[in-house]
Amino acid sequence: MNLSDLTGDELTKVLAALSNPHRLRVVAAVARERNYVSRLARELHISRALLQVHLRKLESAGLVTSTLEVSEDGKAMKYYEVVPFALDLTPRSVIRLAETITVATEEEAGQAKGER
Amino acid sequence: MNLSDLTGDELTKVLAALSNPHRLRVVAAVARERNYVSRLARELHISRALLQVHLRKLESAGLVTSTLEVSEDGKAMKYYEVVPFALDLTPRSVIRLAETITVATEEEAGQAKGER
DNA sequence: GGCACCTGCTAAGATTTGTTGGCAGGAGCA
DNA sequence: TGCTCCTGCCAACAAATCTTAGCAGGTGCC
Repeated sequence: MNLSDLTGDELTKVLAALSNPHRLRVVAAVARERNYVSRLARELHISRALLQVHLRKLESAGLVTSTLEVSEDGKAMKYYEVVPFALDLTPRSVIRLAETITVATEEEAGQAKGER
Repeated sequence: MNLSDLTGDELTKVLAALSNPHRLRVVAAVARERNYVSRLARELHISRALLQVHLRKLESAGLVTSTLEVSEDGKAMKYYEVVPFALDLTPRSVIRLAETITVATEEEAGQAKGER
């Protein structure tokens, strides 16, 4: 995942996903090694319910992916792994991305700065 | 401002500051040219009160700086400009930064999983 | 004085996020 | 059957964020 693949809206989503201590640690943990929910929760010392919420947010931002697998002993395990990403944030890239923000920006797109 | 200058806690603050459409546009606008509050609010079509809140957040995250200046005609103007930053976010850098997160992490550093 | 700029503040409401606890289902194993 | 492990979901509360409206102050100019 690269900055040039993203729209401004997607970027805010990705940044929001990363702007939380828990989620940052989750990404780090999953980046070290793929892991399943219950074990990850144990290693990070947080509740499973909480972890799932954070994982869902990370996944919907596209930072991690999940695979439901069945272990040898028949247990269902949901494995998460990190999506390789390289986000190079600079004033320059922000300028470019800000142009693609659609939230509450449509009006001024129509006028650009002309009338008023 | 560089990733290697930041702790994990500071990073979450910076990312939180950037993970908002308004603030992303503010950073972009200020990166194009330094500007003062009222004019910036007009150009972005948002209220001054709202803009000030966002600017304060960006400044406390270290992404912009402000200077109170007095124009030729004696008006006080608060100019904002962007702080050059280069944040290269990758799974690798996240792993490193996650280790420096202190929020609600002290306990487990002390116990690791022992008592409680 | 009245108007047009500039700045700052705060209170209050609406909305979103974070977190917990509980309940459900399924599989294997003694 | 009972215990342990895995998964998922939902209700509900607490806490943080976002946004607006309104107040205050200052300057210069007609």
